[in-house]
Amino acid sequence: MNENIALKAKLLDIYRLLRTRFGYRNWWPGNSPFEIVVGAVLTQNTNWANVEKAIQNLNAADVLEPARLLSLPVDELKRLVRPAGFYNQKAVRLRAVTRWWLDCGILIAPAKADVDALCSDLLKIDGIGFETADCILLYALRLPTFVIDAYTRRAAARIGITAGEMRYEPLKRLFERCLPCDIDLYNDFHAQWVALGKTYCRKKPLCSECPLGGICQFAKSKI
DNA sequence: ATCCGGCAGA
DNA sequence: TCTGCGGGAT
Repeated sequence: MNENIALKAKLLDIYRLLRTRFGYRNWWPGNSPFEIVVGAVLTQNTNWANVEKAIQNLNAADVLEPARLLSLPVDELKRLVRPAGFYNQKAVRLRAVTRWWLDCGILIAPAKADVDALCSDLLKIDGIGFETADCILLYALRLPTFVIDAYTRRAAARIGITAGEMRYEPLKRLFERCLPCDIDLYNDFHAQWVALGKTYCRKKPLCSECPLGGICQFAKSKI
């Protein structure tokens, strides 16, 4: 209980420090909710620059819309998303999640949807795991769920928030318990973790420049 | 060479 | 837990 309060304060402190360093991240890039869904699949273990090339291809082919994407032969879809890598699986995954998107009728009343129920539906789709599901829920549907990724787990462990790298769901629930349920905070905090992981808290960390140097166990242990 | 805003199957 | 998937940028 006491520890929980300290953790709450520490998390908000971390967010403040990251936000000061990186600025508001304005996530998720994309011109429509459906484009965000597509990007969430395409970016699986893939550099965002390559995802943008694939999305450009889809735009140029005028299939960045659910019905038109589904009307495209799967081999043609594979060709378009090729720059994003894993294109054989991703083309299939895009079709599956697009079918879900059309079936769900979610666009009408996303605010009323039950987040955990929707998440369960998404997880049934082959190729949609925890992170992709949460990205779709948070960034495309603007529903309150905290997205975890490899950067977040690594940084949280190094900072000393967690003892070692936690699994996806426990870490997600920890953040959701310790932070105010605020969609905009969830949105930007995840983006800040990514910025931290790409810039400082890499595999080979750059602790000397890190904005969290003052509160990070790992940084302190190196002095 | 290495790494990427994961996931599924074994 | 380990491995295949994969093009593209550094």
